[in-house]
Amino acid sequence: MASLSAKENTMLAILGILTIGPHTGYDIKQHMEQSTQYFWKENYGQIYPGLAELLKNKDVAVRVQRQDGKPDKKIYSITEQGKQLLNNWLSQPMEHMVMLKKNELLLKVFFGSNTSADIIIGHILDHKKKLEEALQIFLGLEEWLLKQETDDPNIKYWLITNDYGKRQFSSLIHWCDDSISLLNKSI
Amino acid sequence: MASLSAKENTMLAILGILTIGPHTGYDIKQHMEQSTQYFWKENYGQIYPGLAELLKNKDVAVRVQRQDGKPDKKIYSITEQGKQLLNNWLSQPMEHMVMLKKNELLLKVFFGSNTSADIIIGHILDHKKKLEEALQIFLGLEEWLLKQETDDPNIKYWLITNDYGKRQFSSLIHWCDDSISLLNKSI
DNA sequence: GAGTTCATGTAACCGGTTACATGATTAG
DNA sequence: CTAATCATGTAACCGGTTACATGAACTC
Repeated sequence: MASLSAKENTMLAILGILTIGPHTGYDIKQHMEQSTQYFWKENYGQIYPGLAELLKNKDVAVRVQRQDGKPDKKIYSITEQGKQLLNNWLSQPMEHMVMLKKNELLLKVFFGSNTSADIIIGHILDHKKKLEEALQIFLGLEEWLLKQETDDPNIKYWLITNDYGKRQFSSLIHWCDDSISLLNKSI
Repeated sequence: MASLSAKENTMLAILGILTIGPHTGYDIKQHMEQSTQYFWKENYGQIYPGLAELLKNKDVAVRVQRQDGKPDKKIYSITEQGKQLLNNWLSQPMEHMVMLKKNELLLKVFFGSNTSADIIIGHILDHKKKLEEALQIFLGLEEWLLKQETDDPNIKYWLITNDYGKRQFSSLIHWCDDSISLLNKSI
C-alpha cells in the first residue's frame, strides 16, 4: 500500500466511486456530476492520470472492452488493496479548517458602501435565484433517494450529504431575503 | 483604465481594502485576516505583485516611509482612477455558480458505508467543534460591529457579510447534531 | 451541416501556496 | 535562547482548468 501524497484526495474520490461499482474514467466524471457535484468534482485532466497511478499501485484493476468507432472502454474496479486504502483514509482525522470558498458576492457586499444599495440588492437577488434553483436539485435528489431500496447502506449517507447542501442553501436563501429588506429599509 | 484580467479579483480585493484607508502590503494581509478571512484571503505572493501592477496602472499611489531596522514602509492609497475601477467592478454581474468548496468531510460521509458509523460520527463531532469555534468569532465580530459608530456606511455591509457566515455555520451545527442522531439510531 | 454524446488521453496555462532571503526588535 | 512581529519581495512547486487531438454515431 504505497503512500499517495499530492493528488491524494482526487484518487480517494475515484476509489470511492469504484466501491459503488466498476466504472470507466468517463463514467466516473458523469457519476460525480450527478451525485457529488456540489462538494466534489474532478475533470478528465485529473481522473485519467489518477486512474493510471491507482492502477500502477494496484489499488484498481482494469478490464478492456473492445468497441468500434469509439476508443476501447477501460473498465476499472477496486481491488482488495484499494478497499484497504480507502478504509484507512476514511478513518483518518482531517485537519481542514472551517473556511468558505472564495466568495465574490461577499466581496462585493463587503465593499458595498462604495456603490448604491440597489446594485448590491441586484447581486443578492441574482444569487437568490441561483440558490433556489440549486435547492430544487437537492430536493429532487432527496425525493429520489427516499424512493430507493432501504437496504442499500449507502442511501443513509447520501441523504446526509444531500441534507448538508439543503440546509446550507435554505439558510442562505433566508440570508438573501433578510439582507435585501435590511438594505431597502435604509434607502 | 486598463483591463486587469487574470488576478483580477485579487487586485479588486486589495483596492477594496484601500477604500477603508491607506495600507502597506503587510497591513492588507493583516486586515484581511481580521475582516474578510472566512470568504477572502490573499497571501504575500499575490498581494505584493498585485500592488505592483495596480501601481503600474495608476489605480493606487505610494508614499514611502523610511524606517531603520525594517524595510521601508510602502504605504499605498487608492487613486480616483482606482475608485472608478472598483465602482465599475462592483456594478458588474457575476456568473459564478452556486457551488461549495471541495469538502473532504462530505466526501468521507458520502462513502461512509465503507467504514463504521462511529468513525463517521467522530468526524462530524470534530467538525462541529470547529464550527462552534468559528461561530463564536462571528458572534464576537457582530457584537463589535454593533458597538461602532452607526454613521459609518460600511458597518451595515459588514454586518450583512458577517451574518452570512453566522447563518451558514449555525445551520451546519444543526446538521451535525441531526446527522449524528440519525447515525446513532441505526447502530 | 452543426452540435452533442461517447471515450480516451496529453499539454499548456494559470493561479494559489509555501519556502526562502533578509534583518532588527520585542516578548516569553 | 527562541519565537514571533514587522516588512519587503521572489522563486519554486503543485494542482486545477482548459484546450487540443481523434473519431464514429446520433440528433436537431
